[in-house]
Amino acid sequence: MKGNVTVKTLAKELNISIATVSKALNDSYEISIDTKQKVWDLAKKLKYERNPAASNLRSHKTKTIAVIIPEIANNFFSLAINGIEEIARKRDYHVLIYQTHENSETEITFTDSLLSGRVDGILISVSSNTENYEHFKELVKKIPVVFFDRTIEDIDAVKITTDDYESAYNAAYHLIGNGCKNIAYLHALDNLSTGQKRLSGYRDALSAHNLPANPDLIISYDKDTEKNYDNIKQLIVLQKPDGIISSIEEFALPCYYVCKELGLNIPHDLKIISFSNLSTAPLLSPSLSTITQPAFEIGKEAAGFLFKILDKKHFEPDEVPTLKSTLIQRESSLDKNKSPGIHLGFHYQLNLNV
Amino acid sequence: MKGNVTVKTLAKELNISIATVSKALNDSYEISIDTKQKVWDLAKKLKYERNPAASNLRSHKTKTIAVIIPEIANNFFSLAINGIEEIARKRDYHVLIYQTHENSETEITFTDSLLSGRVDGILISVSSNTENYEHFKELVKKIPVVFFDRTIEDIDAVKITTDDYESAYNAAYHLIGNGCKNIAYLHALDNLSTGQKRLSGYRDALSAHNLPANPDLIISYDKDTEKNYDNIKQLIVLQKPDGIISSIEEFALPCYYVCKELGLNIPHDLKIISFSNLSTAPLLSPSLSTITQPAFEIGKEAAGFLFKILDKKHFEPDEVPTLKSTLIQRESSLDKNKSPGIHLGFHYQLNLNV
DNA sequence: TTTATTTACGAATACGTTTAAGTGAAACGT
DNA sequence: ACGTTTCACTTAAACGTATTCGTAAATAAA
Repeated sequence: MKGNVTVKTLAKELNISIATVSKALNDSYEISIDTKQKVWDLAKKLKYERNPAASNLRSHKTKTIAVIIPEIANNFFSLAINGIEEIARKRDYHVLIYQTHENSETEITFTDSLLSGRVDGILISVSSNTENYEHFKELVKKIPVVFFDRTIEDIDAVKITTDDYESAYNAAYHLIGNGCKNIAYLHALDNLSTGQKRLSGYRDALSAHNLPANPDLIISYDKDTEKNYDNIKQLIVLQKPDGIISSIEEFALPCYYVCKELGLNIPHDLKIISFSNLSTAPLLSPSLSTITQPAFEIGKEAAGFLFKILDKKHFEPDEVPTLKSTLIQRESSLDKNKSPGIHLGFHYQLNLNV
Repeated sequence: MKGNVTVKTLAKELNISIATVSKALNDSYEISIDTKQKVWDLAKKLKYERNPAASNLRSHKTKTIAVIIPEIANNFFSLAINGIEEIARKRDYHVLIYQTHENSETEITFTDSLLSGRVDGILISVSSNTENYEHFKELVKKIPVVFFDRTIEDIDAVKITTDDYESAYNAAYHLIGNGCKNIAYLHALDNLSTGQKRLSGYRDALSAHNLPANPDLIISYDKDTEKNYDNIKQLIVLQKPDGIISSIEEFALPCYYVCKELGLNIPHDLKIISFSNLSTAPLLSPSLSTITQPAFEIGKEAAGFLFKILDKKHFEPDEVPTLKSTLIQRESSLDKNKSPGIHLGFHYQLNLNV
């Protein structure tokens, strides 16, 4: 980049001071409309682009936010980013992406490095392996942070979540209503309030319907895909559940494969419902009943509140919404005897999220 | 951020000049190992983080790259970003994400704004609506750019693509081998060499097997999801194809829905194969045959070459690879009479991409 | 020994922007 | 008439880092 056009160039060309140019570019009230117009015109003509580094150095505003997520190649998170990006775009903000791959140390590296003033604020969905929250506690003191979906209880920050407890409760209730009496639960996000609330919802639904709480019916997610598969197989073979609630999407597909291997028929032998944002859920064989989180809206809300904080707009804690997930009944969880021929959630879905 | 720790702080504490501190932090040969160690130790102790804005302003290095893609909520692109991010991480680079939503104007806004020196380099997958390439021509003159997957022919830059022509050819060949004689083609990315090559592959495969080239068998992708659906329905009803090649993933699922609506059986009445990175392809009903691009590797290669350029490492044009897609035969395209009971690509798939 | 070279550091400046403080002229109030 | 505001702009000083150019001392070469 040699001979770039800067405020200096504009100033010299127009025979005014660089201060005037700078203020004109920032639409300051101190500058007359005539001068502003001249500056704007010339800036456009010469394709002037403000140097972000210099601007940031001086003003401590980066026009950039960071998004820290476990995994981008995941429908939920990519939709959430989509929402975040939409809000950021409107404000001419730039979006940095960081993937933790569920690694707490990576997460700490990111949060530490973001203390350097590279961004104005941070949106974060916590890694499931995070057990120590000290880095977050430090972080929220020093920079605006909004948590979304995957949050931790004990921290003072805005958190955008969904009705995890209710959703899990409803899922269990749904299975019970479809005749299940021995419902397994595929547990994940153990350390996060997100995961804990879902588990509570499941448990409470069972006890509310006088079903025994069998701890063997609950297994926890393992990073190792193969182990996970084996665990599910074990669960199904040994406990013979007639229903499964999967608390994360990654747990659901292995169930399908296990059933295929064991020759079990979904939903006849085993009913399945899963937290999921899979766009192909209606096309699976059988179509998968889901609790679908409004991922796009979560992203939008989270970004929206981050900007509220950046704008120093005051808001009450109770203005922060808890978004509602949707339980979409499809074949995988429906008792064929009870509701024959019904094709819920089976119609051609418009691409609402894009 | 008041009272941040800067080089000044370190210098004062150690009674050396800020120049020495700066050089020590950059591991300069001018500084003795003793002094370096002292600086490093203190920096760690005080949690010094280099101010990126100041550093960038002075050195013109941002340690940031931009990724411009059409849509993040798409398996292919999110996997590609995954690959890009992996490479960037290793180099301690930051990744900015920009979605064009297939809008050429948005694309221009982004490329223009990235001329400000916000990033060291750009990875881009071109919007399908892009018809005028002037902004790219300007861009590649001023900043290192690598195109991936969706590229345009007439531009002097590194392009990481897959064997689009061969893949489409093979897809057609595959359908022909499974008895199709009237193969429709769902065309997309018209303006991009990516889309053009795929179309050529399809056409050449037909003519190589003495099948007539019926232009009515080719329809083009429409942004409007509903129109798209109608177009496919029209195509199927009027042309009665016995095979369909979908050149993009977004085209494939509507086909499934249309067949459902028309009561057509896949693959008996109509065989389908699609370019796709859907992780659930094996679980669809019927499982979807796909041409799957190595999205993750594409991202890695693209980022790798961008860094080669940034490092000013010389490489020959023929070192830039064309990656190979994989044709995965599944139920949707297989002639049941020909290969009964075969379940290709049907086994439990390990999550290779994560 | 003298001279040349290397080593290890410091002083000073520039990167391009924003902004507090200041200025001269015009407009206003009384 | 005089002081006071307001307007429109300028001056100058940051922001925190990287780097060029010195330079003094230590070391090597002569």
